[in-house]
Amino acid sequence: MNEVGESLNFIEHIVEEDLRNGYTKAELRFRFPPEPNGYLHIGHASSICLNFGLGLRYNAPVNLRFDDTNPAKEEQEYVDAIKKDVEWLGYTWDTERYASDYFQQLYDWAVLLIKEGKAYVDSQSSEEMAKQKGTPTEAGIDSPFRNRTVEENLTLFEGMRRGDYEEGTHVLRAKIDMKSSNMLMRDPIMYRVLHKSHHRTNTDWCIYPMYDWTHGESDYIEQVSHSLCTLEFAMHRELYDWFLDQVTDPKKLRPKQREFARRNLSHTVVSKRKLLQLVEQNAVNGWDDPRMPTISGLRRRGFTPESIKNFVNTIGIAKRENLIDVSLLEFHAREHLNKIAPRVMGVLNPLKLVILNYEGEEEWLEAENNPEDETAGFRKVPFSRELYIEQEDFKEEANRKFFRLKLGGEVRLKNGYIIKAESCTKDTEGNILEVLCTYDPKSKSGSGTEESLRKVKGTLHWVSIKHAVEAEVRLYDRLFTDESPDTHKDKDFMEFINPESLKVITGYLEPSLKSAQVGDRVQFQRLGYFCVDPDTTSEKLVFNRTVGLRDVWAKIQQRD
RNA sequence: UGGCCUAUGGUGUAAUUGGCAACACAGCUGGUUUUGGUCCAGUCGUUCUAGGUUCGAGUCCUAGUAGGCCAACCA
Repeated sequence: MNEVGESLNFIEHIVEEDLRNGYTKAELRFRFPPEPNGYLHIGHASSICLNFGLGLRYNAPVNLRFDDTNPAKEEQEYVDAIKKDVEWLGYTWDTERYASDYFQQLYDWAVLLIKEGKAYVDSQSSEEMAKQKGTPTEAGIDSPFRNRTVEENLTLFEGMRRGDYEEGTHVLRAKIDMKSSNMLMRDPIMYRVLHKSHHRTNTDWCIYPMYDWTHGESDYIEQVSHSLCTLEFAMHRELYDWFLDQVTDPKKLRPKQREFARRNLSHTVVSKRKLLQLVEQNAVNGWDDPRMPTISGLRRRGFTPESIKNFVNTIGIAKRENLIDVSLLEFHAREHLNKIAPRVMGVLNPLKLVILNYEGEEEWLEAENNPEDETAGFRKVPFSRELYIEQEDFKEEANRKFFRLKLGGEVRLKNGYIIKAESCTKDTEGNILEVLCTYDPKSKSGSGTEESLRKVKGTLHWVSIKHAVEAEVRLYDRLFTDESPDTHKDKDFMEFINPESLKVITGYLEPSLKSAQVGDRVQFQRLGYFCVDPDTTSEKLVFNRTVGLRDVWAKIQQRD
């Protein structure tokens, strides 16, 4: 960790305290328990890093456990995607588990509870039961079926399991306390009838256990020491403990549930349900759309696992409400990409520039691949009489703050020569068509001549027109215009979708990029970090902009 | 007319468990630079309120205020 002296988050403090109070290190065990009903997002990354980070810290095993108790929503596709994402982040689970592995054990325990008079079959509609449940401020009332005999309950539950009953006719309920101030303790449902095929158990079962009944018992079966979940489960802890009380052997380790606040990221939503809605309503092009805050979306966007983990570690873990600015995530992307991304030149908004006094056909200039990495080496880039520069890099007239090219002014072409703008041509509407300039042949970069050492304020990137490689470039902006789109009581989050979150343009790139492979990450100098999208084919290169460079000039312009 | 949780700079998280409120990001100034990038230096600014305990309170107690969560055969 850090040399200065590490600071622990509150979960780590709890573990340290448990270690002082009798837990042995060998007893420590954690789990990451996703439901396979959607793709993992940046919020899950926090949970993954927390649990697997604890595993690394204490050299303790961490299970990957799929919480697959609801066959109506869960699919193998999601299981595969989740495993891929966890692996991509760089973590290794001890064993791969499924709550469905425990269906028989759970059933046996449920029978035990019935025999002890602690569970009963209720045969009312969900509406009737909801009515009896009361409200947070009013006690509930007992179900008319609450006092069925053990034999009757056993017979009915066995029938439920056999498939004798239709969905919605019977449920198994824990007999706890309809007057509890905790709504979850008012005889919660343990099993419901569901005649649906399960992605792993197929049609073996037609009753499925509910989350509360399943989760703590699964932790107990796996001997998980610390079961960490988000704050909305805090009220479930009492029930988690109640269910555990019914089955635990005091000689075995008893799991402990603790809750932390989920991380909210600005300008997006971090909820599987809402992300699914974006996918289903085609607001984005799938779960791995680079605008999505999913792990797969961030991967496709060009984020590195390191940048995500660094982000997660700096935002930490706590119990209070939070809204983390997405710019912090972008900072970590830049920080890592700055070290590893080769520099290349590409022009996204081309303006033709002609060097009037350039006599040669072409020449190949030496260019440094990465000034942050001495081992990155050099490459050659072609230079010729006609180049593209960015439209924003030329103005006929501009004040002293503008370091770029203006008529009569000089700039250096990166890795090339110092040029001077002499004139420009325009169409009938006044749009600039091309810039005509002259160059100083003695000013070639790296030549060591007096002229080459001259300081000019501006340096522009460029690309030789006849050598340029065309590519589709996808520029992304925030998916939502509001920093917290799903917290408005009077407005749906879909109303805040940014209509300009994706802009597709054609870029003109230096020819070395012809051989770029899917997933390659580069810095287009002075523009940002880009990566090669999987849509790339042998005929067409496709780049995603991961994140732009920090842009002081944009800020200066904004102020004016 | 309930229960549970939370409150530290603009944002996020710390504070050796009662002992000088710190780190990162963002902002602002300046320096270096063949990327208006990177890097370097400097700077701004914080314990929700009111009482109490204490030599000493961000930390403990009481009350208040504000925010979040709790009534799916979802997880």
